[in-house]
Amino acid sequence: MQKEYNLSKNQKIIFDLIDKSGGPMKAYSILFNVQKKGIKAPLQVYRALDKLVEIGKIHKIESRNAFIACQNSSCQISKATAFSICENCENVSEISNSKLSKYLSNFSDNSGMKYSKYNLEFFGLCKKCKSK
Amino acid sequence: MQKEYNLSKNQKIIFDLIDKSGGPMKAYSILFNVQKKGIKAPLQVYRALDKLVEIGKIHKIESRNAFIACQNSSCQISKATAFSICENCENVSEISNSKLSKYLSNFSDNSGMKYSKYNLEFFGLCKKCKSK
DNA sequence: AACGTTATGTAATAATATAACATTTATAAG
DNA sequence: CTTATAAATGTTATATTATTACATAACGTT
Repeated sequence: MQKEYNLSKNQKIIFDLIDKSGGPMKAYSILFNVQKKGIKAPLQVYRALDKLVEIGKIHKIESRNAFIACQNSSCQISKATAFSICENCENVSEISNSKLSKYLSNFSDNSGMKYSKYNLEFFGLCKKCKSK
Repeated sequence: MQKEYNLSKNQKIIFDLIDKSGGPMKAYSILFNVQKKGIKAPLQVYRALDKLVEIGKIHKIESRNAFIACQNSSCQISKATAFSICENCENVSEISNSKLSKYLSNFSDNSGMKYSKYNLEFFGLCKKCKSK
């Protein structure tokens, strides 16, 4: 289980918002939504986001500049992330596939580089959008 | 083989710059470098970049907001990209590994989604940076 | 040459993210 | 419990990345 209780005030406000939204959220949309809670400046949002990413509570969807709550209850894989992204409705979900993560975590090529982290983003049309 | 001859003027200027640089370049750094060639505005750069990405001559490194020339001579894989990124020196290289690309191109999970595209970014320390 | 498509030029502005500095709160060590 | 240190906050300004809107020009086809 994750420890949520040691998030700071701003971190908790922002995590809860993202988590409840159920999807990816952008920084300035987050800012707008937490202004009533006293978080007024972009930097306050970005600092919380940085920390939440660092501890694996959320992930950044790089191709969308958006942040999504980690959907793996055990959340040990913040350094090994994979997402599926619908190019039509922009729905995003985290892929949790042990074969895939094992394959990628063990991947090495002839560059002499040892990879400590990866991020994979798949694109396509989700079920709903495909059937339209 | 790629057809280079049908790039437009701006596209060619910008592709040549990125290609010769040998690494990833950021949009405004590109802009600065092509101002002497008459490209004055961000939009001119972004339009050329968009087109070059679309036709697979360059790829965007999403985690870095940077663009790199495609390093696969046959360049049929602009919809299936993988990069290795050194977190210390920011060196980026395109991974061209047929097993990996086959594995990912054929990947499917139980979401009912058919993936038409992916982007994978590996992070770590390159040989040089590791030995410091 | 007329048409549609692609590319260009230009100005303004939107969206995303960080720097710099002052202060406060939490955590841990003595 | 108090001092030291690290982590978090608050605030202003600014840097960086990217797009909208509109006008014009060049290219490719028939």
